[in-house]
Amino acid sequence: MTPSLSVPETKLLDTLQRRLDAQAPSPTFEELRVALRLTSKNQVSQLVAGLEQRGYIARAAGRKRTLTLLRGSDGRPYHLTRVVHVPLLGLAPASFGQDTLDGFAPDEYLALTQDLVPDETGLYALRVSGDSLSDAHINDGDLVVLRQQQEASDGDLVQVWLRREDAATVKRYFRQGKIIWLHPENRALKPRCYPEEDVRVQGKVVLVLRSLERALAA
Amino acid sequence: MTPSLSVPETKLLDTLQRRLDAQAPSPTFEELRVALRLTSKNQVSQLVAGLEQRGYIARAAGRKRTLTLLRGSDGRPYHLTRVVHVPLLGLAPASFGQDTLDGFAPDEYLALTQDLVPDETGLYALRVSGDSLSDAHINDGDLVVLRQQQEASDGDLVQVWLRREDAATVKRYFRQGKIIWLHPENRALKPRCYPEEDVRVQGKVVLVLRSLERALAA
DNA sequence: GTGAGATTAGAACAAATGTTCTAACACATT
DNA sequence: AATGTGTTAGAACATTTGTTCTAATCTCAC
Repeated sequence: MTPSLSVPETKLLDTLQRRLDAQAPSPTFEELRVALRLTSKNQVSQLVAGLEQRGYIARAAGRKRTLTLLRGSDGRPYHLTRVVHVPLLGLAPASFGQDTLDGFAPDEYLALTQDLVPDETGLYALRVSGDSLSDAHINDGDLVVLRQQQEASDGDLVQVWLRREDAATVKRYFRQGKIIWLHPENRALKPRCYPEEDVRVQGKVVLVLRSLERALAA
Repeated sequence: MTPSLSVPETKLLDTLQRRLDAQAPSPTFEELRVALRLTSKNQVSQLVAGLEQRGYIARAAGRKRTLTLLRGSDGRPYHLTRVVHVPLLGLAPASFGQDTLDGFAPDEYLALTQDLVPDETGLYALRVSGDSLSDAHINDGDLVVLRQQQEASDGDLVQVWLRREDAATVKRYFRQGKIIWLHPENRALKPRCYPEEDVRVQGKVVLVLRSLERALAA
């Protein structure tokens, strides 16, 4: 709380932030009146006008229930973000045995934000099982978020569909002419090569998430 | 798109989801009418009623502009999340040279979600610099999110304030009686021990984030 | 072709919600 | 004590927003 904010102002800003953080409707003046335990909407109106004038909040003119936060009660800018729902499709590196990602209907989504994945197109998540990615510093239990794509560059960590094995896997990708080398990220396992027509790139790892408190999306 | 949804229904649901994901005000019927290129709010009203009846959307009775999404146009449940703003306080393991986290005013926040950090109390983030945590599979450039706390258990990865060195650091914590052992997570570096009164636990690592696409919160 | 039901359209209406107005009260200054 | 300013309170008012009503048009089955 900065010294220039009164208690009701602080409470108003906190109430608004809670609503916004919760993806809930912006409060009306009446709802704020109740939350701040005031006895007249007029006081809310005045608080709102003052805070708007000082750049803490904004509203869309001529539109009801559109209060938004510009600056929190601590005085710091509040930046709106975009929530990104990423489908959790299964396990990596293996066990996710689909040859195509289209039309797959996951039951589970992981809510991320634009800060983590600025580009939200074509994302999906896999839970890492085992230690085959440990040399990439990706652990058992981690979540990896991938972007669907069909091309890869050398050194990219990708999910590929292996046609002959009828299986998908996650490995580091290297191309030598018409040969694709797939390196497991574990020294104990061997790189293997495949003719390019036997390897279909499905997605590229773009984000790694590890909780040390509890399983993510469990 | 599921086969039981009409084109206007799909567009309505998508419009609503975009608003919710963006932490923007729920649309009015008139705004939906414009977005769906209809000529009468009555059609919106009917779409809304139908979708509400089928469990795709909900609204707060007797409250304007409160449409919310229960199920997306793909038919999958849409779960609201909570956005969690985590202050980015500096670098880890070292360089963040404060003996206390209170009153620190960061310029930068990272927006996460409740899915990643179910408990949002006392969180802050540090950017990892260097390879001193590499044995913990935490890389240079990763972000670590910590929870402020003053106690730690053996094996916890914690930020501590070292009184004699007038410095903070992030290491793995082990206690032997009145001696605290702090293990860097890099085989090349040595564990060091400190009398307990010289070590103040400031926070514990709860989440590790690594983007392979671009720097997070840059 | 005819009739019934659904869809579309727009106006009228009702209710939610923000704004303005009036008045009382509290506090500081002269 | 009187005056001026700010705060509080609630009613009246204005505007936004959802609901209902009416009518025309379209679609489909018989």
